[in-house]
Amino acid sequence: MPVSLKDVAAAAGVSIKTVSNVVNDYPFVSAATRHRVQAVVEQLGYRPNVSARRLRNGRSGVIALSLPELTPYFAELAELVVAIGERRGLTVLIDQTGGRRGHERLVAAGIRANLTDGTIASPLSMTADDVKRLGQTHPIVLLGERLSHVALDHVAIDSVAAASAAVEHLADIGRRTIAAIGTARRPSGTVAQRQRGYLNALRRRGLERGRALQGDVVLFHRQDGYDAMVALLERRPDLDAVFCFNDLLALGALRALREAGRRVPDDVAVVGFDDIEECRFSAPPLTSIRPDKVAVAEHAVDLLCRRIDGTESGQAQELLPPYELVVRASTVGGA
Amino acid sequence: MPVSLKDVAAAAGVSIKTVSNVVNDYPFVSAATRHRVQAVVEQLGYRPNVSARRLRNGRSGVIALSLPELTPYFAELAELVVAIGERRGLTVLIDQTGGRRGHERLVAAGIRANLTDGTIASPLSMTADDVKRLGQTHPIVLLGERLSHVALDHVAIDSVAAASAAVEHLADIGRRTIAAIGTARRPSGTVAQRQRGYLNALRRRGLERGRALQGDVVLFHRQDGYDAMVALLERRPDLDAVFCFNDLLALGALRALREAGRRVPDDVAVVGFDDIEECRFSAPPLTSIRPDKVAVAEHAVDLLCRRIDGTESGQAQELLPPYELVVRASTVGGA
DNA sequence: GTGAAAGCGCTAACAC
DNA sequence: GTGTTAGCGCTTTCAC
Repeated sequence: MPVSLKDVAAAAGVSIKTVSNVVNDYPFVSAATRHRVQAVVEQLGYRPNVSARRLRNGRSGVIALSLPELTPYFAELAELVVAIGERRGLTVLIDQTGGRRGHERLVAAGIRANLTDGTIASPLSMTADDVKRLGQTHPIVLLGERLSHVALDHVAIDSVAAASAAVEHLADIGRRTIAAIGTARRPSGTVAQRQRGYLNALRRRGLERGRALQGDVVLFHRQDGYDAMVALLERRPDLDAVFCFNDLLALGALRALREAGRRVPDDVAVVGFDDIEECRFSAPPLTSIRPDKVAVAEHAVDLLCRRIDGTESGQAQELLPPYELVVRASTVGGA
Repeated sequence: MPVSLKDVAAAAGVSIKTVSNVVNDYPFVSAATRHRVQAVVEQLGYRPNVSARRLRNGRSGVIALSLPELTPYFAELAELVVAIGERRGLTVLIDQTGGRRGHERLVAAGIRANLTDGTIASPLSMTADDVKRLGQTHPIVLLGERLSHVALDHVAIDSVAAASAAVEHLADIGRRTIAAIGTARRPSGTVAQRQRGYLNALRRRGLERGRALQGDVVLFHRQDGYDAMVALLERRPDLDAVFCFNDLLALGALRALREAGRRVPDDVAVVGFDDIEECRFSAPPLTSIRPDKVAVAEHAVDLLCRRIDGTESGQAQELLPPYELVVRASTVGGA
């Protein structure tokens, strides 16, 4: 049923090679032949077989974007990566790993590695070993702070500085008892960096630091933020600000504050992280750290392309796109 | 660099065929040979080449989930499809089409068709012709109401009935002037069905129907819901309820109502559609139609698998998973 | 039980 | 400019 080069060649009365040349925009083909072949290609609805092409020359024109989940931040990023990839003639397929280590490893290593030309991955649950081994034979660009010590290209904003900026904003507007949501007992990766930034800022400003002000979570979802906020209010009813390690946590916290009858920002100011679209529609709109997502996506695609086409083969690169603090009504009154 | 069957065969001192048999769990291999080969496979880190496998026997074990965008509803659905696919040994790759017709068609037809074994698609911008042609050679299951007339398997909830149920709920709680957000001048697909359900319910209840109560939108995003709500309030300040064709529109509408100083649900009751997670965290929490997403995902994967393995080759099937109305504070006071 | 050889659709050399 | 051929890694007859 599917039509191959051979079919086109037969129908057009030329050789397979000629059809291949036309399809691949090879320059040295006479205009007449080119047109005739193109007509047949069109008519028969020929589509090149990507598997065969890749088997033959090791390129499929497809890259994978491997994400633990399709939460808003990743969804927004994915949209950009897809668009940017497309501009470079690449098809971006999203692999939603669900953070399962086994799956992530196996899939990334196996399926992906020889179906795609490279992978942009946010490795929630891959180990350094997994990634390193895979990176030997398959171009990989890492997203985010996890595994930043592995010798592979990666793109991430400076989470320590960004977290500090968020907390300093809270201090600037006069808050003294600033809690955090998203911490962990044994922090690593992103959590460790944001936690460090949070603590650094408190220290610099001479504000209280302590476990009592830290709301530990397991996941970064709305419900976790809600639960953590409820617990914090119980423990420290005197808190007057919360810095949440991502927006979903903050949105959950907002609901908990609303239900507890605390006014935001009058009683408690809230800052999130990621600046997802939802921030502009919450009640109140959420102040947040906005990573330059376009830059993240562009850098990631760029680095990957360079590795794929061999333009770059030197040391692993680390790119730090900028971020900014977007101030909304969850920290400064008004609309 | 990548290790092939041949390498394993050489290292294990057996033929290629034997390695292939072991890898594919072919039963008639002596235990001794099997163990030896497995050890070498492990040691060399052999991964079967999916491209070659697919080229050879037409199967890759990969299916595509083609979605116009990764909005919350699709993201939640994707998560389920990935999980269900995995349980059946399938890798699900998400193709974010951005609703671009050209892209969607080309990609779905070209790349996907011979990289994957089948496609589950929510065809926002594919034409009936595109889909039909593709469906000739490549198993496809359609999601949602668009293109429901095309002779391909599809899965969608009964949007007409669901929309009616939402509106009747509003009537039941005493609302008389019920607007809609998400309508279109020339409705088709999902919009047409929900619009019909909305109007049917109004007619049955003897309530006002008219263009003045219809908030047209272009997209189904928060901002569109916000804009439409602002316009509706301007036009019909007397409205006491709004049925939004999806939750994002409703969340935008909630913000517009908040800014306009209208209390929800006291002044205006709001109902959404899809029951995304965000509904439970908005202010107030949003009453919504909850499609049985698990059933949608399961049916879609199931239908696709049947087409792929040829278990089913008869007429196109239409499956209508159930839905329910989830009542929250945006329609009935309290928490 | 295991090996040898052919071929899936494509492209890169090389001939014509 | 265009045709011929070999082979990417795999599975699948068919011998052994």
